[in-house]
Amino acid sequence: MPELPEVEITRRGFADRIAGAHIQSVRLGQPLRWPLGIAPAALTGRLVRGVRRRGKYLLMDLDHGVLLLHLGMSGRLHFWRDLEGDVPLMAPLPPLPPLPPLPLLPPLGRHDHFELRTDRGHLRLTDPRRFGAVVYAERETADPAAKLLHGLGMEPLSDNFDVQSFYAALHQRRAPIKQVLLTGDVVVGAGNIYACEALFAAGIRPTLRAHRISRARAQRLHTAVREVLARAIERGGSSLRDFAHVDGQLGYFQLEAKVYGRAGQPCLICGTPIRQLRQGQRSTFYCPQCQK
DNA sequence: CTATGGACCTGAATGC
DNA sequence: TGCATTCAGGTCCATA
Repeated sequence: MPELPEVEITRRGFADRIAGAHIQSVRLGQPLRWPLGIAPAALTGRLVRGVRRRGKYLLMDLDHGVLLLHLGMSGRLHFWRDLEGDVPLMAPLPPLPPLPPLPLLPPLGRHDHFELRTDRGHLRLTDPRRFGAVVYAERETADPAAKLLHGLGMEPLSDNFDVQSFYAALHQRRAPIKQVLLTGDVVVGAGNIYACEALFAAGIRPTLRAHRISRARAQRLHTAVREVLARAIERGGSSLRDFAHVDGQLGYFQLEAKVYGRAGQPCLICGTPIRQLRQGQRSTFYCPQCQK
């Protein structure tokens, strides 16, 4: 589930709440994709300064060191606000809703693989498939972290994502544009869904080789990537508002995909049936009429 | 260096 | 109903 918008929404849901917290203990479930890289007990007493995002990684800055979190395919984070329990809060910031009665913090479940207990609440990673990861590094430029972060492309919503360098980078790649977007070494953040959606918005065929894309169409794609991701964040933010007092386990925002998952259904623009194909083991959806 | 395919896991949906 | 197969929002790594 987590592409850039979901990761960013997750970050916003707990970053301000956990900032300033002191780690009391760490509990682990089954192994995630990589080992933590530090003895869990060695984290106790450290201060959480804040939480940033880079691509689909969350970077939790500590007073000493940094924790990288990745949600993989099926990961989710929940933040349990009170020491003894309470509903998980993933809603955007204050004002806090009135406190319901306090149930006990539930024990780690079958799919809970990481828990950070702090004096400001408890952060839990639930990840059935365990493609996610939590990795400690002394600094983000030092090894376990640097290795994971160094190849990442531009941040789509930052100013350094400019059309010029985007076009220049695409011009170097012969792979199909969809794959180039997915790889994330040019621009990060668009996963399988948003890559399809952005290409639809830009009117570009996913199979088109990246280096054949003209400057003008690169411009359109640049805009499309930004808009698709930014809109998803906005929408997620608004639907997560009631997410907190419903239930932390319940769905993300409902996605308004124009092509993803719509094989055989009419294109919302021209009515032509949406097609599905396979690119590098992933499903791609596109409109053969609107995307050339 | 780029491009491709396999690997890692579990659970839900589909097919016979 | 039961069991096998396919698919799922990611990305690292080995191989050409």
